[in-house]
Parts: sequence; structure tokens; C-alpha cells
Amino acid sequence: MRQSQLFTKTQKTPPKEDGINAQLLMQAGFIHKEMAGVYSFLPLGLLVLNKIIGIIREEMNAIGGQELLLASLQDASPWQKTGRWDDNKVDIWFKTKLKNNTEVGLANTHEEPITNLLRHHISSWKDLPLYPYQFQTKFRNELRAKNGLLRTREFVMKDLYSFSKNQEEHDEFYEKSKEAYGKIFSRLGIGEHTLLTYASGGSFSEYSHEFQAICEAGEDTIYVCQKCNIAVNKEIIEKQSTCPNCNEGNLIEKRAIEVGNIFPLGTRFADTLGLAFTNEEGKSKAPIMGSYGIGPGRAMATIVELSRDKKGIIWPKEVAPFAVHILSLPGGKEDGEDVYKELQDNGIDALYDDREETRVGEKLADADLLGIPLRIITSAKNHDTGSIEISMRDGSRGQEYVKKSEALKFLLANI
RNA sequence: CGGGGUAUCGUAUAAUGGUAGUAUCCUUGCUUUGGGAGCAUGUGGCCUAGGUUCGAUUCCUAGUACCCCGACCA
Repeated sequence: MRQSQLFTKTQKTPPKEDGINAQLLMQAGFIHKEMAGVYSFLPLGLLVLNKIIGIIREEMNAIGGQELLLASLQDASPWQKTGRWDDNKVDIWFKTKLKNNTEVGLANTHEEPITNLLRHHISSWKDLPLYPYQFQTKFRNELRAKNGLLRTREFVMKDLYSFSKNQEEHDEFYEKSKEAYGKIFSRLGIGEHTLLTYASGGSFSEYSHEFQAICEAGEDTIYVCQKCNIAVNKEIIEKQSTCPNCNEGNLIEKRAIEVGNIFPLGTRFADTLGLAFTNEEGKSKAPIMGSYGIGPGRAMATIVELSRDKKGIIWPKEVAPFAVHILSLPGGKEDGEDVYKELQDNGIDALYDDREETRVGEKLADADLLGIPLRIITSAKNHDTGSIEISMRDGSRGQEYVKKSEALKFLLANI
């Protein structure tokens, strides 16, 4: 895309905003704040969000997930059956009314609707296991939104629900989901910081699991086992002071962001809502359920918190809005156009700073702020030597000069 | 939900009971051109409603919004 056509602007003075993530994302023009805890995604922000969603989708499909899209408007009755309609039980509901006065809710999660829906589609053991998932907007009426995109009142969530024939099948998928989550956070560029964390399992299992990215901006406190590189959360450490994995006690306290969680649900929802299948012996059984969540927006905020410097964001390769940022400095227009066209023809996403009135310093400062991983500079100086100049936003490699005719080959090898 | 604070151009901020200023952004022009350059130029603002006052952006009350601390986060 040509930067001269991009309608969003960067700001020289950062907005006064809580959370470095929102501050940088707003300053760079990725998001817009609508109100406390509610953000809109602008073109650059949506590109990143969609990259994140794409990665999650690939990994969910790889373990047998089937994508669907459930409704946001919720009928009260399934929630009333499970006891989760009551505002005293679940205090984050947004509720509203139809014209005929029927009360409806804006979904904050989807265990009830998915379970209820599957009553129409599951009847035999042959229909299981089933792993439906979605990317869907959740509404949660938080008493206090904070930390930018880390705690919002409206956010897209990937939620997968597993329906298994028996405990063994459930456990097998649960373990697979752990691995898939590991891959996701690694591809998002925060794998090194993200630890599997034991959390309370509720009534159906000893543990559930969170994926906690160690970060000072986080709201959670976790306790990291120095030996296993896993962690436990507050709930667990209050009950036991040792690592559940190795049983040793050397646990270090850290702040962290919960970027994902997986949770065994047993048969609670199926029992209450009447979801059952006929097993091989002809008996009616409730499927074993689990839920598996990741918030792409929160993941995006976490990436920004963990991957930045004084000058701006440093997007990891797989989530960057563009693979390459071409800056045409004075005397570099001709080369800039050529390189941009060549990249386009070869399917490489590039942002091309073709702005003619913009000064060099501003272009460079903007590029630092936007954080696209690989930068190409064309200029009079480079033109004279028949080269383009390539550098990495993260500073992992210094400036390299490549013959213009070799540029594509070089890029294909490095993005 | 408890406690505290703030509200002034798009952004960041200042002052003031008597016609609201700066920086940045934006317009226009000239000079510049490898790290937000210079000069000039123009546009744009006191959250809402009451009250006190000759006069309120300023003081008071209420509302609303936002922020912070805490609690909460199934």
C-alpha cells in the first residue's frame, strides 16, 4: 500500500492514555479509542489483528477445529437453566430488550449457546468428537476497563469448545490444545515470555491452564518454577507451595498477562442443557466438554508491550501489518517505485512511503513508530551505486546494501 | 462497587472573575532535504445544566465523561 493513500496519521505527541500498548497503537494510528475500554481498529490495526487471527485459525484447524460464528444477541433461557443469567452470579452482562420487552443479553461467552445449539446436531457417538470454534465479539461490562487493549468491554475472542465421547478422548484433545497454544504464542512472537500456568480447575478437574506472558504491564501475579519453566497462579499457590509438575518449591513471583486459557468443563453444561448422544452400547451419555480461549486484541497489546523500544513498535514477522516498509528518500523515487512494483508482482506485502512532501526525519521516525520488521531505503546516494539499503527494525542486522537487481532475491530469503 | 482526581483546538498543555495563550498537527507561500529543519501565513478550543455575580472558562451545586488506587475479573 502507498503510504500517501493511508488515511491514518501518526502523532508526534503521544496521546495521554493508560497502557503503553494503547498509547503506541494510537500514536501510530492502528486503533482509535471510542470510550473507556472500547477501541476501534483502523486499517493498520486490522491488518495486525487479522494476522493474529489467521495464525490462531491455522492452528485450530490443525487440531480439528471447525470454524463457525455464533450470535451475539443471547436468548435468556439457556443461561437461566445454568444459573448464569442472574446479575448477582455474572456481574458483567450487558442486557437489553427487544421492542416487545423480551430481555436479551450481549454474549460474554458461549458455553450455553454452543451446547444448546448442538442438541440439534449431535445424537450418536459417531458425531463426536467435535471442536467448533469462532472469532466473535464478546461484551463484558467491566467495572473498570484499564491498560488499553488488555482489559476492554468489547473484544474479539477466539473460543473453541470441545465435545468428547469420554474422558480419555477429552484428555487427548486437551493436551493437543496445549501444544497448539504453544505454537500460536511462539508464532505471535511472544513464545519466549509465555508460560503454561496451572490454575484452579473448578469442579471437574484439579487444574485448568492459563498461558501467561511475563510482562510488567500484566494484571496477574504468577509463580514461576525455575526448574520446569511453567508457572502456577495465585489460586494454586494458596493451596500448595510447590510446582505441580516437579513438586519442588523454588517459585519466583512475576507479573504476567493472561493471553490464553484452556478449561475442562466436564458434563456440567451438557447435563443442564440436555445435550446427549447415544453410545456404542445404546446408552445415552453426556459429552465431556472443554473451553479454550484466546483474545486476539489482548494478544496484540501484549506483543506491543513486549516488543518495542523508545522509538516505537517492533512487530514480530508473522503479525506485522506489512512484511516490508519501503522508504523513498530524496532522489529515490524511481527506485522506490520499481522495488514496490516488483514486490507487489511477487506477492510481498509492502508499505511504500511515497509521500513527496514529507521530510526524511519524519519518514524515518514514522517507520520506527509503525514497526514494520524490514525496511528498504531508496535514495539518491543509493541510486548512484545501483543499490537499495536494507535494515531490520529490531536492529538484528545492520544496514546492508544490495544491488537493485538482487533485491527481490535478498528479500525472499529474509522475510 | 468503595475512595480520590481531572475536564481548555485533532494531539499535548498554560493562564485567567472582564475579548483564552503556547507547542505540535493541519492550510498557504518561500527557503530547505539521510533522523520530526527554518521563516512567514491562515484555520481551529473553555464538557452539559443550574446557581452566585454587573459580568463565570475560572467560584458553587448537580449531571456526564475520563483517569488513578482498591475490590472484582465466573
